[in-house]
Amino acid sequence: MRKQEDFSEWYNEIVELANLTDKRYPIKGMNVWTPYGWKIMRFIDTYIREECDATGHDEVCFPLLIPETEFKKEKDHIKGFDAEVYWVTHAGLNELDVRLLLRPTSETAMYPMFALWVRSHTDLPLKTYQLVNTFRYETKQTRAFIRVREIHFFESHTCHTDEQDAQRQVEEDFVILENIMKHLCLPYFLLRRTEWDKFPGAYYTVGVDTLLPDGRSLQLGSIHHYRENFSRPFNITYEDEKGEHKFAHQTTFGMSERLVGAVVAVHGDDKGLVLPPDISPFQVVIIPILAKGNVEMVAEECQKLRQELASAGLRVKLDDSDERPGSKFHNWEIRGVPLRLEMGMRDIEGGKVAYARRDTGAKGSLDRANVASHVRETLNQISDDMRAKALAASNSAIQDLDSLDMVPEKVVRFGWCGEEECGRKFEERTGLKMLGSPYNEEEFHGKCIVCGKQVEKPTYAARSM
RNA sequence: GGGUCUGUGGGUUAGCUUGGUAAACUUGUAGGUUCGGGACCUAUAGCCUCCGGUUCAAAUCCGGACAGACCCA
Repeated sequence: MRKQEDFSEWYNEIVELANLTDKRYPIKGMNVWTPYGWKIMRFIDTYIREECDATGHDEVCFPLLIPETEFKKEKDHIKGFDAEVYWVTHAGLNELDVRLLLRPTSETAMYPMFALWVRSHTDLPLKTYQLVNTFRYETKQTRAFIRVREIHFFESHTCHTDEQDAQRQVEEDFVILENIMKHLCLPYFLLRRTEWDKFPGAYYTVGVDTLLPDGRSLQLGSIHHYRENFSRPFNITYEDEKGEHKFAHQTTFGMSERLVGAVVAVHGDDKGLVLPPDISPFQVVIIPILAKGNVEMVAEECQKLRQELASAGLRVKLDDSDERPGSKFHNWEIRGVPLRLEMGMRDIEGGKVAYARRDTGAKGSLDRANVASHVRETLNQISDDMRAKALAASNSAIQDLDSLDMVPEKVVRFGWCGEEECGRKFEERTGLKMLGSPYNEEEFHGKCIVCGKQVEKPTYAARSM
C-alpha cells in the first residue's frame, strides 16, 4: 500500500480493506454501503442536517422519478444531462406514454411543486434541502465514492424575491460549507467556474474543489445562483407588496458521497484510513493486553474504561475478540480509528492508559484518573493537527505558472483575461481543466498566459478527477 | 463509435500454449495453546461467468452472450 507511488491503486485497496463499501454488486458504479462506510456517511449527513436546520432550511423528500415533460422545460439543463440519465420506459407490460427518468439532480422534480408552493412574497425565502440518491449513467471508469452511478446526494434548493436575497443565500451556503468541512478536516477552494463549465442552466456556479495527493483536483460540491433561469420555464412566481407578479430568484447547493472519498484520499496513509474524530464510527478503540493469570482482571478494567468513556459521550469500541493485540492494532489502523488505548497489567499497576494516535503514530500514556477528559483533549488535538496538515499539503501543491512551456503536475495559478478563446486554448495546450477564479478576492497582478493582457485576478487549473 | 485483453472457492492468483483427478496463499467455521506490533497446531468448508459447438474426454480449443480492464476517436 504505497499512497505516493500509485495513488489510484492505493485508493481502491484501502476502500476495500477498510470495509467502506462492497463493490461486488453486479452493476458497475453501484456499490453497497457496508455498515462501517455507511456510519461515516451518516455522521456527515448529520452535520449537513445540523447546519441546514440551523439556518432555517426545511428538509423535504421528493420522488425519484421525473416525467420527461418536466425535465425538458429548461433547455441548457437537458443538454447538460441528456447523455447520462436513466430512463424508465415501461411499467409492467405496457410502454409508458410519457417516459420517466431517474433524477440526476432534482431541479426538475422540485420546481413544478415550488410553482405551487410559492404564491406571495411572504412565502419567501423558501429554503429546502434533501438527502437522497441520484442517478447518472457514467461512461468513464467508475471509482468508489468518487465516480459512481447511484450517488448519495445532498441538495438544497431555495427561492428568493430578488437577486440580492439569492446572493445572500449563496454567502450563507459558504458558511454552512465551512462548518461541515471543519468536521471533515478538509481544505478546499471556492472557484467561480468558467462560462462553459457552469452548471447547465445556472447564472453562475461556484465549485468546491479539494486536492488529491496525486495532484489532481476533485470537485466536492457546487453552489449555484440561477437568477430566473429556472423560475421562468417552471413559472415560479410570487406577488410582491404592490400586487405585481414576479419571478423568483433561485439557488442550489449540492454535495455528495465524494466527501467520503475525499476523506479517504486526503487523510489516509500507507497503513490505511485516517478518520477525523468527528466522523469516525469509533473515536477510540480499547485493546486489552491479556496474559496468563490476569485475564479476568484486565478484562474487567477494560470494561470499566469503556463504560467511563461511553458515558462521557465518546464513541468507544472495546475489541475483546480472540485475536492477538498486534493483529488488532493493524486492523483498527486500516479502519482509521483516531485513537487507540491499550490496557494491560503495566497500565493498571501504574494508574495509566497507553495510547497511540492514528494520525501521527505518536505513543504515550494518559492518566487513568479523569481519563475521559484526557481522551477528549487528545481527540481535539488530532482534529486540529489533521486540519493543519491537510491545509499545508494543499497549499504546497499550488504553483504559479508564467508560461505554457513547462506545466507541472500540480494545481496551477495564472493570469487569464476571461475570454473563452484564450481559456480553450489554455486547456487544449496544457491538458489541464480550468477550475475558475477564486470567489474570494486574492491579491494578484499578472498577464493573461495566452494573450498577454494585464489581469488583476488569478485563475486556477488542474488535472481533474 | 473503433480496437486490444481478461472472466478460476468470499478475496488474490497458478493451471490454458500441448484437452485427461483443478493447486497455492488468504479468508470462513470448530477446538486447543497463546496474547505490550500481523501467533501456532488440529479438524473442516468452499471454485472453473453463462449458452452452444468440436471431442471418448473441455477451466483449457471454437462461436456467441453477459460482465470487467485498457487503448484510440
